[in-house]
Amino acid sequence: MKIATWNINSVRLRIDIVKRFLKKEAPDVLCLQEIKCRNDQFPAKALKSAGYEYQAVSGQPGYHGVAIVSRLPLDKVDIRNFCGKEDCRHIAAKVGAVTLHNFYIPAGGDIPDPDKNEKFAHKLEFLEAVAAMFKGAGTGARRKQVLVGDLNVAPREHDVWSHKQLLKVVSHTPVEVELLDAAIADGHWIDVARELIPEPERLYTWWSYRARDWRSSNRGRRLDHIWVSPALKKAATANGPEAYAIHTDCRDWGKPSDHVPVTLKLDL
DNA sequence: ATGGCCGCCCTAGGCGGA
Repeated sequence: MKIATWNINSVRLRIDIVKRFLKKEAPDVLCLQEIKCRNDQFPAKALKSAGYEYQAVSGQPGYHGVAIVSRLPLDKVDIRNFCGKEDCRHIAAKVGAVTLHNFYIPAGGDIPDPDKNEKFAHKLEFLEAVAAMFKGAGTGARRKQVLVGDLNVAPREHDVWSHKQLLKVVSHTPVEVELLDAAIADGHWIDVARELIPEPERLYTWWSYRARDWRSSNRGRRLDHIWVSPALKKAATANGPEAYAIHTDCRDWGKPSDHVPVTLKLDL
């Protein structure tokens, strides 16, 4: 089973490059974040005619929003709210034997201080809630679970273009990294990218729109993640690093998202 | 040198992104 995750930054605006990606990479399942539309505005027909007949969408006007589209049937669609907000940041579904959680974690604003910036406080609270959700009963047993999405944290030194310069920049601050690591540890998750491609190799999935030339300046961050439960570790890693891919070429496709898609082949 | 940008929405500047 091939799984893809992509923060698309408006699925309506970018439906053509979504179709191009699906044709090129042919994932079985695609998890989208920041669809930025209501459920009734989601390009369901276009995706269906591209072969992705099964769809689960949690959208709202303008902001955030997540979706799962699949060539295989989706079962047990589950939409959860976090931090007392109905802001469309999670959707889960079962694909075959695999339960797939798709997250869009809050970006957190500019100031990395929860007392001065309520967006940052929200982000920290959200990360704690994700850890709590999977603690113990979650991935500890034999359950085949995958967690993907734009987690808005680049945890490792080589997940950012400059560890030193980003230590006080939201997405790479120690407090966020600690909470993300706690979520991984509590849920017994495996961060597949780093399992297959250890540091010091640099891995980025996002490049700012503000760079004149994103490729030459290459000030990226690894914000998009694929985690698997222990029951899927072998399926994710048995075929080596080729199973995992960051599709950097998509950053240059017409009117690109600032995130690129990431894929993982599970050998089930 | 992080900001030189982007997309959304009660179409225009404010908000959110990261």
